[in-house]
Amino acid sequence: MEMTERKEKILAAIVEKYIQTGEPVGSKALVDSLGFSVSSATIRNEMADLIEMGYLEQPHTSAGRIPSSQGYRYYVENLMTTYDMSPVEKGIINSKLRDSSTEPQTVLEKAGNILADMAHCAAVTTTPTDHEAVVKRVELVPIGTRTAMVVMLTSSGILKTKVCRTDSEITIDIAENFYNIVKAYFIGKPASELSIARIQTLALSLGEKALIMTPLLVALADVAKMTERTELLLEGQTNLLSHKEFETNAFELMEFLRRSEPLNRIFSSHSDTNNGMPSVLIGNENLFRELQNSTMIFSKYSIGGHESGTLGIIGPTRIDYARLIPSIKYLTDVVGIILSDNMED
Amino acid sequence: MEMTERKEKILAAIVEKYIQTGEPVGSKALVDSLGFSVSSATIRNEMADLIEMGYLEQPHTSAGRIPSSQGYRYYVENLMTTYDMSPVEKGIINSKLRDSSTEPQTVLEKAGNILADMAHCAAVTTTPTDHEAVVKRVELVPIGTRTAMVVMLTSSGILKTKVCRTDSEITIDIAENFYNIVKAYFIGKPASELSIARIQTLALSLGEKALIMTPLLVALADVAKMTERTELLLEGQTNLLSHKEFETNAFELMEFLRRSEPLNRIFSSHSDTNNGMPSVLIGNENLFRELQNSTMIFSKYSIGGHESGTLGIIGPTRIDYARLIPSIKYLTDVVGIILSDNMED
DNA sequence: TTTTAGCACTCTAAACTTTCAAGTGCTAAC
DNA sequence: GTTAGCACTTGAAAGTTTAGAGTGCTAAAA
Repeated sequence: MEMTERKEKILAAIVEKYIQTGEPVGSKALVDSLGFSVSSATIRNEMADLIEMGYLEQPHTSAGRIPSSQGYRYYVENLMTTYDMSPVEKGIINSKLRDSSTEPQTVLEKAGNILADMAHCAAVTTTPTDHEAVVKRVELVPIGTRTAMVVMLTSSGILKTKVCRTDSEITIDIAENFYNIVKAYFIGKPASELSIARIQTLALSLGEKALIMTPLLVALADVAKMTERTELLLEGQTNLLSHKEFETNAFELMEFLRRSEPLNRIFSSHSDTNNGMPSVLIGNENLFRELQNSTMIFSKYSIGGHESGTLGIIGPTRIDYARLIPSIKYLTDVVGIILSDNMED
Repeated sequence: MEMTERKEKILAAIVEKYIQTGEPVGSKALVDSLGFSVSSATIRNEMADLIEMGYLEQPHTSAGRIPSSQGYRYYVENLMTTYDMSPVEKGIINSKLRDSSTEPQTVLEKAGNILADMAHCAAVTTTPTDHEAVVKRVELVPIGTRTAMVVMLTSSGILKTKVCRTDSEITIDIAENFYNIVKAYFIGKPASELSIARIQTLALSLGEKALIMTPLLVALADVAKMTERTELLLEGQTNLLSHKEFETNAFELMEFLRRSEPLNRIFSSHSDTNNGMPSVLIGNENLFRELQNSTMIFSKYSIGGHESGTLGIIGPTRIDYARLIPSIKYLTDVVGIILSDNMED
């Protein structure tokens, strides 16, 4: 069976009506509320075809139809007319994001909040990572006589700190020694080279200084690892409770979202596949059981031209695709720009 | 009507049984499972008295009895025999908390997680604050030619950083100027003196240098504010979903917990009232409507002898008081010790 | 060939009824 | 003061009824 223009119109109308009301859509209602010039019986025949084609589902024989995952997919790819945010809305969002601290964490948290509010969904963001990043700068800041803070900046603008405590005083001599080691072995190299194993072999060659240097180098390795790790920020989880499709399994879904590896896995397997447009995973297109009746929409933001992190939402499949897809696109763009600005030296 | 020993025994038995099963407790069940040497009719008479005295409630005439808030209160204060954690459990918790980073945030997050798991409730912790703290040390760490990180350490061991960007190069001269201002006006003073207003008046006296110094001083004010602000960390929120008493209003409760001021208000109005023992607020003893069918148990941890922050749980009134009150006490003590260790110079 | 009116049929949600068991309160005897 | 006994209350669970929405099919109309 092939798609006709009329079938498309009907499918689009059903998807939009269902997204709006949350109730299965009947043939009569379609004829009434939309300007179809055919009778309900005709619509019914077409709907029967659309079911056969896999685009619609019927909760039970005497109910209206709802879109299947495939139906939403067809709608998103072929039928939907997207709604951009108004310039006013864009302006509000822009200033909200810019007036906060320029810390990536803070910007992302705010962006997540905006998204969650806008979509009445959970929003998830990941902190920037760049696997090609190298160590750009390291500082040792004295805090007390035996306490110091190690600061590391990477070429992709990520800045991390860690406090470290030693058993004896950190003299200028020790600090110089530390800087020499850093300069000789780590500046300009990827942070991943700063492993604990590497530190251990290095410590062996330090002789009597090893004892006091070790805590500093361990802290250095820790902070290096921190620059590499992607953190996952979750906002608006409670919004999920207000959707009746999650009435029974809200708990399961929320627990799933807490575990960050699955989400990271999803995000990294969808890098840059859509030439900059958000990725959309609808219902059973999701591979994880816990997400089978959810939709994820997410997009990557770029810092200095490199894809660095992700920003998206998780909600029911019945979600306002036409409005949210462009919004997410806009937000990732803005976040990318803000974080890139940030990086300039 | 006055309390008798037998009434106390019955009340205690009802509270414990109800905490255990979650079902209203009937007179027959009490006689059967506990070794009472009287008949169910007698128990019924006593239970009727306990209702009149306000310690029990009856969901409906044909059901058993459940404790009222007042009943739980009497139990907690007069009847309960507390269960300390075993040395093994204590050891496990201790090492879990110590092996993590010594950052207060991390320790508290971990403690919150442990508590939430242990109680199957939401756990809430607040970061340390000390209103008598003064600025102990300030550093300006170069990050780029026009970027620097302001680091502030307070006398109570709180360390905060903030990145700041200027329009022109941060020369050694500028840095020296910055340190001079800090030393002259702020070291040894409370962080609260570092307000934006103060910075503005100060900037006026700087003449031509004001332009480049201002961003640095603003960042300094920001970081000062950060050392003062109490942050609230929430863990195990999703646990609340698994309690049937929150079936209908889990959303409301979770939204309430996100707003941090009410919680802060509660915590600060219960400072050190119990000479070091956890505070317990049961059901309608809570002033906020959203908490009327919840219980909060929380306790203060001390850093260097000063009460600094709070650590507690929020759950249904039907909660294992006998086990959780000592556990919370233990956790706050350990957290206090770890964070105090941390502070030593 | 496509569309439509008509109608019997299906199914669910909501309202109502029935049944069952748990538990009570009261009375009269111990 | 305590207890056995019993009628009574109540809600949860299971079953029944009803109303309404919506369908699928057929046969006639376009």
